[in-house]
Amino acid sequence: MTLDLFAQPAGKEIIAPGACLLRGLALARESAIWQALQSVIAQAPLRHMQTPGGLTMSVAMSNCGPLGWVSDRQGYRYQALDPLSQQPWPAMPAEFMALAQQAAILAGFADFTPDACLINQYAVGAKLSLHQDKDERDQSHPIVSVSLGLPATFQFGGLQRSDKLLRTELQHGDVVVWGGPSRLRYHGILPLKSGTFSYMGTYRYNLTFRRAS
DNA sequence: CAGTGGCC
DNA sequence: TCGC
Repeated sequence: MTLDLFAQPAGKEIIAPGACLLRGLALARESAIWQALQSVIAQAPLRHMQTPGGLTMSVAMSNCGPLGWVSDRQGYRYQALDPLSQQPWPAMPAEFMALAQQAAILAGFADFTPDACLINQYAVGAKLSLHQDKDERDQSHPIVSVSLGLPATFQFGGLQRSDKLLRTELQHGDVVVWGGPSRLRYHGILPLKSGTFSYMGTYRYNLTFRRAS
């Protein structure tokens, strides 16, 4: 037993150097975040993107902010226009920005101003295989990941795909932040389990904030 | 069944 | 090759 555990603010779990889990941080802004999310996906519908290999991702995705992450047969990239509409992605809601910046500060990353928010919708069975977030120009900025709706098992590994994985259940309102020496850690989400419900419906939503450019 | 390697 |  160590005193370090008690040196952290309540609800903050250090999971690796530069990485932490802020349990329930989004709950205080739940209503505003949920409303803003509905508005964004009404303007830029969730869609199943293709991988460069031509397969369809099980997670439905959209974006808000100046840049959006897209995948198709040409590869992964950030772009200013929604390929479905050829219009800019919806603006980043102020409530999204405030939550992302609060989480980054609590995690020890000052001056985080995301220019991209990837929205992932997981139905039962949807998953995201182990991967690294490495499409961003400047990897000195952290990743801020907000969980809403149904719970899911998060895998958090090392800098090599074969490294041992931490597995933890992410609940509605939890926020994970990773940056610095953990910025390129592999991570993923196991297939969403059935049998659970929330007032947000039978989905898990994930908001992933990045500084892409 | 979780983890690993390899796919072209 | 963020899937199988």
